[in-house]
Amino acid sequence: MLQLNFIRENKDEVITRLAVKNFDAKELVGKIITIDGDRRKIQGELDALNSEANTLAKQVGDLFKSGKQAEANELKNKSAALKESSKKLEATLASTEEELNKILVLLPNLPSIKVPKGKTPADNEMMFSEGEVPKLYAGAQPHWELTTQYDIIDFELGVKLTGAGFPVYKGKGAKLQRALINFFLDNATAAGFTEIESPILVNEASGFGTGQLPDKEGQMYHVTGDNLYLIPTAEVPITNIYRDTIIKSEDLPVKNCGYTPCFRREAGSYGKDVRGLNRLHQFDKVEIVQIAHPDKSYEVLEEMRNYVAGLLKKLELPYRILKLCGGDMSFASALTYDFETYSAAQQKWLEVSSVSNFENFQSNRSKIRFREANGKPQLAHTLNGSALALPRIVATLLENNQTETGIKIPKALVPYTGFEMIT
RNA sequence: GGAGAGAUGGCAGAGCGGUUGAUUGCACCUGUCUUGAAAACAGGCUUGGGUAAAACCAACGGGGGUUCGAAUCCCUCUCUCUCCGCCA
Repeated sequence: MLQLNFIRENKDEVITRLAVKNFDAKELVGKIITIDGDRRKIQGELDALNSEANTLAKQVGDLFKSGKQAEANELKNKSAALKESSKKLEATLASTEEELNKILVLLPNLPSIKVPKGKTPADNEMMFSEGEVPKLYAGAQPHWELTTQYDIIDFELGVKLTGAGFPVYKGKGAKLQRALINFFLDNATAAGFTEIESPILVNEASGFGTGQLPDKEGQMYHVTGDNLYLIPTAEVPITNIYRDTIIKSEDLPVKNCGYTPCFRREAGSYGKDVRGLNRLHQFDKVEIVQIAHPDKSYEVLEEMRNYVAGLLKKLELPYRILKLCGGDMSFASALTYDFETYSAAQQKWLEVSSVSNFENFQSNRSKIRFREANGKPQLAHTLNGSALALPRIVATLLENNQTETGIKIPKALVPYTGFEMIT
């Protein structure tokens, strides 16, 4: 959520910058400014009225104390009249504020000035790429064949237990999952992130805080009996830890990480993109989250970007980094880097991580603030990134490392798997 | 699932209808003292709206009500804790 003051004072900038996200904000911004003007006018009137009523009430009290009943009663009537009009104003104010908030949450975050214009993923800016695309032998197969061949992931069994998109990992497949999770967590904690194990069900306030609710309600699994949501990413609980808190400035940046399963309904997905591990309803992910001083958040973003790149390098996977264009960015993000690894058998790039700076868009919703020495509280910047999401890493790992005699495990992972080959 | 208790500032904890946005303690900040620190003393220290700055307004878990006046009384919702039951 953008800050009201900022919109009021930078109306044209808001409109121009949102145009980079292909969002036409002209009408909404105009409405916001009009309604906000109304709101402030009403608030002013109400304040004046309340002030008068407060004075009156005090006088009545004093009169009663000094035994002047008659005069007190007279003032009482006056006060009752005031009350009626203040009640009306209060109701108007409440509906005005509601209307304002409804529109305010419709505005996406401003893209950073570094964000390239563009409409589709084709317009994303290639930043960096590293690693060789492997040459596979003649009989090489996509991962959904390999998983069956080596009996390490059973998609059919998942359908039996739950439904499509809930695979069952078996044997070395299950061990590989556990190895990757531990590998990612160990790396993150070595890089200074504090490991968090959080709930994977969250309440409505948390969903709102990070921006999943109200607009993306349909993407989360909703437990209606208790009105809780299964998290689509650990970003939700780990960021919401700081909802409604004022952090001491010396505690910034806050660096947390966590492994959780993630749940996504992926309504509307279909076709070959969802084949195998490419798109699941439940998957494992290690997430890194930072809460940073506004002046430092872009340095922090670069730090996180380098960190994720380091992981892919250790796993010996060919990858590239894209700076997302305005049209491909998420609603809440100000700047996003996507990491993609090359899946040799599918012959395409798969997104395995997304690292974003949300500036104060999330913190304004969730009131995550910090205070500098003797200063007023101000909004902090929030950032997060996948480090990493498992399924597509597993997919490229299996495909790229397949040989005629089995699948090779990258060196860095062997201490975690305990085996060098899947055979 | 049953019974009871409670929700107040960073924390602890008063307050039970009238200058209480809130006593006090701890923590924290500033000053005096000290070579420095500690101690002691003095002062400061919730958040939001509003303003050039003030004034002013709002908020004592959320919502509603009673009253001239509510943190204080009533209703309702949510959450937490204790005991019992069940149980990884």
